[in-house]
Amino acid sequence: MKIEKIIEHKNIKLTSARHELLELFIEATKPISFEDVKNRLTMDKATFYRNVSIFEKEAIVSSFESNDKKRYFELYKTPHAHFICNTCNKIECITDVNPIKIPGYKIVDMIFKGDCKECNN
Amino acid sequence: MKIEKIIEHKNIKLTSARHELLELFIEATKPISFEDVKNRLTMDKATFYRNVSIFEKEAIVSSFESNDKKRYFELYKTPHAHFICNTCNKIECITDVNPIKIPGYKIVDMIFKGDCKECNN
DNA sequence: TATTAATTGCGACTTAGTCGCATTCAGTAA
DNA sequence: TTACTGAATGCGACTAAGTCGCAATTAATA
Repeated sequence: MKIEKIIEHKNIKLTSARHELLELFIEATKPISFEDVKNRLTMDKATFYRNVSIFEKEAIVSSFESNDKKRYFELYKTPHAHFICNTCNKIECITDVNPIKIPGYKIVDMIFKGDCKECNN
Repeated sequence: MKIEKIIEHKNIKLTSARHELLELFIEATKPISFEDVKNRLTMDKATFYRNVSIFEKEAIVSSFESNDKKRYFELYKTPHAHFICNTCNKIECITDVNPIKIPGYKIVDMIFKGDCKECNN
């Protein structure tokens, strides 16, 4: 996936901070938090949060809150669910679940919580 | 629902703080956060969090994290799902949805996010 | 290359939640 | 009813995620 392609037609500058961030998001196989980012990049907290907030407004990333009081971000792809393990806090993307429908409501995200394969013993 | 009944056989003292808390939980029709509690009771933050943590360990309450970075607690009843509105942050209990099954995983909670009836326009 | 609005990094701040400690209290036993 | 004791409370200090204002820097355009 090309970074220039992602930014294209979105009304934002491609700064080096954004480039680094998008690289990370593209490589990532799971949603990532600021903690994950700061372990791999030198980037100010405020810069991270301002950018992911802009990315979210531009529908480049989506986010959700996990068990650990942290916000997790990932590239906005086709809608899919997430599983969060109550024991080890691991997050997994779940793609093979049918979307739930509730009349009158618009559901855009589903989060399942419980115990993952490893912790379910 | 009797408070004494809830505490029965659980290895905890029935203090006045716990009594007040349980009254609130019994009356509540939705999950509540510490902010809700402190608007109605005079109770120290630490006391609240320590008690709900114990309640959770004793399977008296269950909890989840919402969009607003706050933890919400409710009496542990039969498992049910929650809907969180991305626009107005309202939380609703959803009881009429079939539990999702994923092989190998034990799912104990489901959270749906999106727009509620009022905000879905 | 010069210009300028947008972006960055920094520090100060806010707020949810945790922890240690001295005081108080619920439950038991006399 | 009272005395005892381990558990619970309230307080203050702390941690960590996330926000905000501001001065310095930088990407994109002309």
